[in-house]
Amino acid sequence: MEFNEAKAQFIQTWGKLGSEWGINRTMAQVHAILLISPKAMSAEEIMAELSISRGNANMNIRDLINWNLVHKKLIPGDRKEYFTAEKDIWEVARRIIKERKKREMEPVLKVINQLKTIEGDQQSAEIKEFSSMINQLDSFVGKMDKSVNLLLNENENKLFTILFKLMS
Amino acid sequence: MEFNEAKAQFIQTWGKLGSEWGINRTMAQVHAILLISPKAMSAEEIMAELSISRGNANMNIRDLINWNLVHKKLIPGDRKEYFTAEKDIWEVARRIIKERKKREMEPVLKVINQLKTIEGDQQSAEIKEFSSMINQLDSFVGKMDKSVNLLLNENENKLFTILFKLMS
DNA sequence: ATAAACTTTCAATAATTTCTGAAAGTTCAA
DNA sequence: TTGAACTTTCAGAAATTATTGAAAGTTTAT
Repeated sequence: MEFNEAKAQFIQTWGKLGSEWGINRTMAQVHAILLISPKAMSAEEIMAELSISRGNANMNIRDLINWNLVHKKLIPGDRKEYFTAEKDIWEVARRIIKERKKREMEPVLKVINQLKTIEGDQQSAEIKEFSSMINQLDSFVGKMDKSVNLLLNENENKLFTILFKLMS
Repeated sequence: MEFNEAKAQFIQTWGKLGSEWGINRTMAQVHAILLISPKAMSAEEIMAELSISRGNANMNIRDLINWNLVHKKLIPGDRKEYFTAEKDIWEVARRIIKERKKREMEPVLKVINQLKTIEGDQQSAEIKEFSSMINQLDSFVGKMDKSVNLLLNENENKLFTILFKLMS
């Protein structure tokens, strides 16, 4: 396969995967080109590569920076901003997990905790079923939370090590 | 908190979580009401509960059945179809992981494999960077694939057991 | 065969999300 | 200061995704 074709397909696939996981397709595509770029890229270059507008490029780069996947690189003597992506794929995965945990898991945990005590006839089938599901979820999400914490904790990579062994 | 308020908030939260993860909000909400319903529910009841149309209810129930999260239950002497959700939350998680792996991970694996061999000057910075990223991804996705297989394989719950211990 | 009871489909519409591009904002060298 | 070079914002437009509801399809009892 020719390089340009491979590159296009990589960007396309990464974008599709992103959108399937609730991430803006363009944001994922910007991430893709930065992942495979040997140089830091300017907004201009990203706009040209993906045929997107300045506003769109700016917003998606900003989001990637907020996700801690991309950072600005200033080149001395140049007023333009350049951008590079974290290249270690395990680190990329860890940052995505960390961000999604913060944005999504924590709010859900809070709601579940609120829903653990509800008023009403505790013998009614509806309330019994509801409570049972909330308790299951509470336990489940709590365990997930612990696992993810282990995975994310840089000083404690026990889970990581074990996973590696398992995946040998 | 009163039961109806708690129920509404649960449906709302589950729907939001779904949409953040690329799943149709309504599909997630239908799933939510079935998760907490002590009885199998008819399409009519689901429509009423969520104030959605017949067509919408039908399509989302169909999707949930395709995800293997909901199944039809026929009540003898009644022509209507009733629906119930899998209630074990670990089983729910396993089915979602299985389905997403099939739909998303497998196509990505296929693309990555295609991209492993590209033509052109293997010394160029662009091609070196591209190949390096593809190789990292290949290794990463391969390991993920193995982990997920372990997790999903009902006769081999080694990972499961270890995770449980870790999460004690 | 018929018709009532129920389910599915899908074209049109609505809702949501994303994108554009020009204007406003910022920074910096001279 | 000024203005050139660059970045950010955001209202309107475009694209995408989800929903409706009526018609078509199916099943079953008689």
